[in-house]
Amino acid sequence: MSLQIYNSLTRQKEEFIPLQPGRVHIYVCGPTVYSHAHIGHAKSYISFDVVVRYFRYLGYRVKYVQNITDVGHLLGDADEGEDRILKKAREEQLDPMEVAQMYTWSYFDDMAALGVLRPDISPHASGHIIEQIELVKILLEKGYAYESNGSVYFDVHKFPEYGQLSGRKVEELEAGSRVEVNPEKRHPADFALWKKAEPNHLMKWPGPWSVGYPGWHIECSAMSMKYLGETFDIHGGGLDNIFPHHECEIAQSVAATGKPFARYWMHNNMISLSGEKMSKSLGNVWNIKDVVKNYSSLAIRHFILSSHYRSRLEYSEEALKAAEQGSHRLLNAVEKLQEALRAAAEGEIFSAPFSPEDYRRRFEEAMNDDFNTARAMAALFDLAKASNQYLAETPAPHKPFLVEIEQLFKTLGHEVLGILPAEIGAGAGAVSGELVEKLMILNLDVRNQLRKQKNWALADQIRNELQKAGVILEDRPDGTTGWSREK
RNA sequence: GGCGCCGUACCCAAGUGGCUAAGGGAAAGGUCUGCAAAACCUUCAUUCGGCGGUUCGAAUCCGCCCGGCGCCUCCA
Repeated sequence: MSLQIYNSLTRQKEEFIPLQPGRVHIYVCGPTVYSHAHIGHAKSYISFDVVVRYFRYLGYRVKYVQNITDVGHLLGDADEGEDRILKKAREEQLDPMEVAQMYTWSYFDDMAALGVLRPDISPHASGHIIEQIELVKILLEKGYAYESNGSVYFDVHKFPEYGQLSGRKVEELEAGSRVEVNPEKRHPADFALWKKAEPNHLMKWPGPWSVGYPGWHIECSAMSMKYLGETFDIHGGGLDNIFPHHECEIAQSVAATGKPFARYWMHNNMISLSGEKMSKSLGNVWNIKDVVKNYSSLAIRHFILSSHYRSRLEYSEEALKAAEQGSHRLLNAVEKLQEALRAAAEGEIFSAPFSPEDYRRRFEEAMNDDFNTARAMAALFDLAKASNQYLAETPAPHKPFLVEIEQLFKTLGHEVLGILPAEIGAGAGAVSGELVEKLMILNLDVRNQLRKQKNWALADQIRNELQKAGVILEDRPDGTTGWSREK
């Protein structure tokens, strides 16, 4: 089956056909850098991280752009001219750019800690003021926008398709009581492309209409088209950005170029806490920096990928713990595999008890179905079980067979999902160092002599002390002892 | 008020017309074992919020009801 993607624009799954054969151009809305990223951001960016990884696995050459919003969004269309970064700057007595920069680094750190691969381009809104102004100029020239008292607004009535993505009608929006009346606008649903700065506004740039700053939506149009072309393959982001952000992006971009904008729109669902959306305004937020203190990055990815990206995911300590345990199960399976591999022989006569390729097929089928990572992971767990079973009942396992399985874990588990580390098997010399390896052999040798003398007290003391140092011992039925580092 | 989503075992979570309702965690019993850990085996939803309907057949489609949530303002 070919890759199917649920397109928010058409509200159905569609076969993915790239604009240019073999290439994928993808843009994902990045964070507004005014505070630390939370676990909800992790869901979004890990989801798209896996989307990009899977495209690469399929052999596509991917160009992945994710913006950094460091200009700040308006608090409201008819607000006092204070954006969220500026607000934070006031609160923390910092230059607005210091705030943005500080949280940009923080965001990059958090993503690295979660094993999220870097986008190919991370453009800053503040570094693309010129491009944004140029885009506004075009919209004015084409008659889609109008200037009013130094600000520029997009006229939604000039763009009949407005509302297509979010399923909204302009009349309904205008009838809605939540749209504040702004005397500068012709219609309540019009949105700002350029805002004239109030005297107390610190983040501002000289523009053709006033000293001001760009509207919220224009940056994504300007930067995505600059780096990916006027029409590109995929635009992603959180469900909560469909309206107004993505709706406005489409309007601006299509109006300016006369061409289709993004061809597939992908939206990830939210993380909830006690049934409610996790968001800063509700104050029910778990920062990534705090979650990482208690759970491994593999477990966090495991937790997030165990549900579909378009499903809402309920955050709880219990769920994170379950993910941590599940993560250990996979790691243990691969460790056992690698240990067996070191002792395995090539062998000549061999009939495979199962076909590893079957599991790859299942994995791909799941991923091809709109990136169903939950089902893909089930295939990996089943592979782990099959592998464990084989090793448990086979005294002299067949080396090429084990290599094949190991390769599968590495490709699917590590490279695509990122739920297994690059180097598995902490007990292996590669990770621990030659000296440690030798000391452990000595240690276990002494302990096994104690065990033969039935000196359980001393043998257990060694095991306990090693555990305190983060080394787990495992006495096998055959009398040998294995060891690994605590996960 | 408008648009939309969800309700699957003790917990998390796949599945959206038809073989035995994935997978993980927890729990119970067993094998192994000096003990521990890991692994393996077994058990764990005749049932998918409720009630009707369509169909040879529905967790999956339709209707109503109950419960929860998202967007409509910044939000991943």
